[in-house]
Amino acid sequence: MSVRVRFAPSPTGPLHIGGVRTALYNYLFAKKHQGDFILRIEDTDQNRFVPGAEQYIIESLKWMGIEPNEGVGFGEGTHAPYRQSDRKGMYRQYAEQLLHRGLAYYAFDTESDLEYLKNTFPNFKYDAVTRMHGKNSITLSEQEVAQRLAKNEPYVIRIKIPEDETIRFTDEIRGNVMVQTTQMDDKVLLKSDGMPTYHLANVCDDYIMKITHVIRGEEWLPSAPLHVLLYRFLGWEDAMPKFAHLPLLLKPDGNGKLSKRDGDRLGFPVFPLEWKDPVSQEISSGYKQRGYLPEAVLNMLAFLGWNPGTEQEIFTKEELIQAFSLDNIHKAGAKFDFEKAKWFNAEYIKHTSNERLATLVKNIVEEKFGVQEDANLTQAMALIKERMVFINDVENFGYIFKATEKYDSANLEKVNKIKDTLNLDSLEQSLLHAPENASDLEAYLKTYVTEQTLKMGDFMKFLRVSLVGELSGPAIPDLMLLFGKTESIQRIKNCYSQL
RNA sequence: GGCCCGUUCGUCUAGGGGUUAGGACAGGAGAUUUUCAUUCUUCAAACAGGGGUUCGAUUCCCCUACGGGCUACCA
Repeated sequence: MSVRVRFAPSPTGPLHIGGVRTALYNYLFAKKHQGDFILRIEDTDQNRFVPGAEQYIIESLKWMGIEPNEGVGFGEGTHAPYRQSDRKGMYRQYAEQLLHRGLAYYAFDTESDLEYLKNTFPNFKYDAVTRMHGKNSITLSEQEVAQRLAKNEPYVIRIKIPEDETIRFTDEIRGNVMVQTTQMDDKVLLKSDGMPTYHLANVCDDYIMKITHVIRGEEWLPSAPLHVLLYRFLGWEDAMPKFAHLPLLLKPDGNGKLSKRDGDRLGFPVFPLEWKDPVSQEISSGYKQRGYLPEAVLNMLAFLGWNPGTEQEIFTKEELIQAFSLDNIHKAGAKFDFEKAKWFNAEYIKHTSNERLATLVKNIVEEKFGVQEDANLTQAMALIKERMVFINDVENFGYIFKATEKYDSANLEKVNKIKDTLNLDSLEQSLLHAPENASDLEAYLKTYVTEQTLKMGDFMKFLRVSLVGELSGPAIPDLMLLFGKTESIQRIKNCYSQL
């Protein structure tokens, strides 16, 4: 049987990196086994619907390069529709099936009824004991139930949890898990608005869509026994998918699961793309806009909770697919580490071709420093990419794209000494005949220093300040070759004139 | 509170009955680089605690502590 997995977010806001990692693991697992990866949108709660969230999820997956081959936004496959609100009609029959077989029941309890029960029973949960105190089709006469139904009284359908059984299942990451049904409660399956709850919809859809492995966050572990029971009640036990509950992504500081708030509080993005809240208009930063490379984020995320068991850390997506296995997923939650994320990005930038970097950087550079020639931009990348952590760091190298006009006086002071010994005309003549490759040019400059009996340190510092306006930066010969002779000489003259 | 899951350097982790407990990030020191960055070398840094089982436990079992999750007509 071929592997089919799904990523099933609800469109209640932007997808955060915890969700992205869940999607990634599903993707890697599917690709590893030549299976299908499905995107299903779980929008059964209309109250929490956020406009734009679904589109955001789709775009984020695209940017990350973890594209589903079936599902909302990715070409509907054989099991369309993939949005639960569009599947609303099909859930009721399953709830009713359970109803007829005595495995579920109608409950008419109002909000205040429930409130009363909560106050009456300590640690209240709707279960074998307390349901006898509720207004439901177990306590009410058949006639009354029929009447209430006829009057269109609001009701929910609840699962009838067996009184005292042990539910066991095997989690692919945690091993055997068992829970007593006495600890479970009669969860609502179908809400009074006719929508299924997560539990019902999820189980039905996974079954119908022939999902073989449910790979999801650990927050679902407590309700997994309910899902197991649902498969059994629905008669689908043989087709029940395997479960793998992933460790959570935790806040970098303190405790708790990583939340949408943490990013802005701690100064790192928790979202793949920038998100503007449609109500508050509040903007949350995204990895893309902050200058991350998607493959770096992918690599970084893959290692939060999983490890190949070797010492290799930089993995292409293909390598990740080859190496990925549920067996190597850690059980404990992982604190998100911003420093490591930066390191991954810097590594990826260093190993990205100058051509590609140039295209990524082009808009930023041109917006800030004016139009650039592509060839020039590409060449510039070679000089600065090992000094960049983020794509946006290109902003720090404005001197490459635009000559300094007014030099910083403090820096000028540090190279002032050259004024007495340097012959500007001879330097210009010499540079006009300089060789066109870095190592020859370097030797050429050294020879010039010797011939002119200049001090190497003073001369080099002066050249550096002339070229970039600062005392640190890329190698001088590289800069001169990048700028070309005319531009280099012009910068030197300009600087000299301000000494 | 109840239930479930977890616990190896500060962080991400490897390992697994007998190891100098390995790697990476971050941190320290040094080398290279005319500078900065890169790169390289190097240092420091961990098996939560207590009981068992065992010739031997960081590894297996139990308890405690701590952390996390769930406990909605939210997912």
